[in-house]
Amino acid sequence: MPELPEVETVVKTLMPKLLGHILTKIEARYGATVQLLAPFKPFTIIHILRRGKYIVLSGKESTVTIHLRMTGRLREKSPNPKHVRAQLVFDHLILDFEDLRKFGRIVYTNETQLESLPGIKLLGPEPWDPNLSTHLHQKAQRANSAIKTFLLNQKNIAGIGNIYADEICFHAKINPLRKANSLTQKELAILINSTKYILEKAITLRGTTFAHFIDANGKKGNNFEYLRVYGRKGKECLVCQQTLSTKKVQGRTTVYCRNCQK
DNA sequence: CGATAGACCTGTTTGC
DNA sequence: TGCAAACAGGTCTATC
Repeated sequence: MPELPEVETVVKTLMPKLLGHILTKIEARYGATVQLLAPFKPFTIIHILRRGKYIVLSGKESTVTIHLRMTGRLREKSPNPKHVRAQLVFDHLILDFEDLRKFGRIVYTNETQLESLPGIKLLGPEPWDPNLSTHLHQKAQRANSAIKTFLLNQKNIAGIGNIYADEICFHAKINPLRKANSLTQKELAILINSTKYILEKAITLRGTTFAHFIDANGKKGNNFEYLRVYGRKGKECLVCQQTLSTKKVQGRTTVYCRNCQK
């Protein structure tokens, strides 16, 4: 469910709920979901932010990092108690962490430096980082993998997942199966522009709900109807009417237009 | 170092 | 119809 725009939406809906409140306890219902890297101490939430696909709740001496992976959700009073893998107990409410597939993770540490948090330290730049194009240019030259794979690698750029990787390549008119090191400077610049455009639009529309995604208020995202390739395998290209092609890349279904994407 | 397959999970859809 | 395989928004890990 969650790529950058969805996580951004969750973070925005968490802010007014949680800022200034005390996280008193983390209740684990499924062992692997919660990891305490230090003895838990209650703390007041003073910052809430997104980094890549991670949600970061931090206090003066503690941080909770949450990754929703494929099916994670945060909401109050889940109507689906069966899939609640953990609960974040605050002084004024309880947030249920629902996660059908149990891939999601909640990590507590006594670190507060973003750069030292597990999972976050190896992330590449955010799509709006001023150093992004220099960084990606260096990385792309050495990458002998598909452009699709390159975009999904969080060390190259943080936040892109399977939906937006395909949408970005379609918007950029670039074939996702080409090798990343075949991109010209000009094409890379186009790819970066498309990345920002697609993600910004999805953020404005509060994310894409394909099957599971909801924000912290239980609301679905509105970007689904704007998807042009993801989930449209075998249908006609919305630009040239040719049937869209599909291919597995790194185990992920990739949909693209042979005619429009060179 | 970089690339790729498999593992981790459960529920739903597809295909024979 | 019925059952097994394939598939689903993501990352780790092991291995070459």
